[in-house]
Parts: sequence; C-alpha cells; structure tokens
Amino acid sequence: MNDEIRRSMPLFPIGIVMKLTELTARQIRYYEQHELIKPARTDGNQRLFSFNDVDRLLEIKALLDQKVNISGIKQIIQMKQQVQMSTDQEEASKKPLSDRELRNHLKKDLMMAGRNGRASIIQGQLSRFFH
DNA sequence: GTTCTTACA
DNA sequence: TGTAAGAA
Repeated sequence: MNDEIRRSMPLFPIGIVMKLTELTARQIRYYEQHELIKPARTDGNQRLFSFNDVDRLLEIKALLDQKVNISGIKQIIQMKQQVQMSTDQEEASKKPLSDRELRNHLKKDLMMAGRNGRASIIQGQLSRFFH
C-alpha cells in the first residue's frame, strides 16, 4: 500500500480542483465544512488537495447530479467507509468476505440510515443498493 | 493573480 | 449557492 501515500499527498490548489471537478470554490469549501473532504493547508493557509480529495469530490458531484443532498452524501460516504473497514478487517484475518455478506452489510446500513434521515436520500436511488 | 474568511440578497 | 468585501 505504498500507493496510498501518493493518493493522499497534497498537491493541487483549489483553482485546479475546480477545473478537475467542475465544482465552484464555494461548493468545495462548503463540503470541507461538512467534513466530506479534509484538504491540507499550506503555510499561507491555502488549501492543498490530494488525488483522494479530488476523487471524493467527483463522487460527490456524481451524487449531486442524482439529486442526493448533503445528508445523503454523508451517509453514503460514511457507509462506504464502513464497508471498506470491514473488508480490510476480513482480509487482515485472511477470511475473505463473500458478496452475499457484503450485500447484507450494505442493506443493514441502509436500513439504519432509513430510521433517521430517510428523506435525505432520493427514493429511486435506494433500489440501486438492493440489487 | 489567487485564495481565504465572513456576511448577506 | 452566488457574490462582494477586505486581507493575506
């Protein structure tokens, strides 16, 4: 995993990220406030984004196009992290996780989200996660 | 010239 | 979210 340090390396200023993601500076800063991204800062307090940050912003943009609001995006990203963690955990214990188990985790997390901000995720989008 | 923060139509 | 103001 020497690749992760490259993906997390702070490289570009907000201007570049704006062009790369087609998001406005306003939006990018707004998403940072909501902790969807955590860009580094230069000595002059200017934001420096990594490839990971850009990737996440592109994901956010995609979700935005699908009419998912901030709350929904937060939940989806959070959920993705949980799946990631459990996947790493399984790999670490050399016990591979089956696709069916992964789906169960996803479904469980979605149901959890449903009890709270169900209205934050567009209905139509929910079906996509229940393949 | 760019970016940052804060505030408001 | 867009945009303006003033500072860095």
